[in-house]
Amino acid sequence: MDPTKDLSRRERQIMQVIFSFGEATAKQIVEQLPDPPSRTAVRTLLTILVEKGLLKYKRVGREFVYSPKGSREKAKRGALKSVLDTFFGGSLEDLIASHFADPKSNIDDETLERIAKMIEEAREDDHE
Amino acid sequence: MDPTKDLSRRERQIMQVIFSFGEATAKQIVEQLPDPPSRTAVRTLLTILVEKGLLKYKRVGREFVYSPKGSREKAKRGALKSVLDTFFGGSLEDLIASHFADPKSNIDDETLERIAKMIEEAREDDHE
DNA sequence: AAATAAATGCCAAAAATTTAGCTTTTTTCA
DNA sequence: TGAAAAAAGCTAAATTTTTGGCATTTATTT
Repeated sequence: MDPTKDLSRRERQIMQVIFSFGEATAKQIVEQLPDPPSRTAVRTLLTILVEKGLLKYKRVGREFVYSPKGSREKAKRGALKSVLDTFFGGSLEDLIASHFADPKSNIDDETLERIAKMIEEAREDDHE
Repeated sequence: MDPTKDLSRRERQIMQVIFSFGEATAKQIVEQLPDPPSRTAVRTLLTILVEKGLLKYKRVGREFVYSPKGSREKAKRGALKSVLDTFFGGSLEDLIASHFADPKSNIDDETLERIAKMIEEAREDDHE
């Protein structure tokens, strides 16, 4: 199941917070949500997301700490693919171009160099 | 307002179809939606999205053709930023790495070359 | 030009989501 | 160790979302 598809608004918002934080408590999530509802309300959603198999939790002290259940890599790829398909016709090239065209992007030189190196390696792999 | 945030599930699904198609009629959207509801149901959502200022429409023959209201560039950047922030800590480098690591990615050599060229140009710009 | 087909407009019911109150349990600390 | 604090468990109500029916309008076709 695609973790970002088919979720309700609040479910999605909560998943985003948890993906972004790696893990989070109900309290932390309340602090991050727009138009924050009560902690109890968030807890209900968290329970639902656990039932749906998207989150797991561990008890730490007296509270529950929630984290994504599936592999992080898989989640990342899924999210990336979704944006690629919806907004960039599946083209990574277009995506990168869009990012460079953004005046707010401002990538430093070392990063550009490392990206260049990655691409060089990908090209070499391709030649095998 | 972020066009993908704060939308209900169906609203989001519809926006995705329209972003992906560029423009679409109610009928086309019904065909693309998972668990497709009636055309009338979709039309209600389309009207809501127009009221919210996210879509515009033009009449073509006897039907309405809907398209995103804001600039496409802006929408693309917004969507990209959101994925970058949520899943890649804001790092384009990580995003690209994730894509290359995906066995299903399979980018052809010409594309890699064009991407390499883009990066080269970005680096030159950076040196000014 | 009339009949037919296919779209929209309006609206209210059904379903899902979202919310929080109250009780119980667990931890803290005086 | 017992009172206070803070979390979870349970449940029901409020709100939002989603749905489609029926009437109306617009286009097509014969």
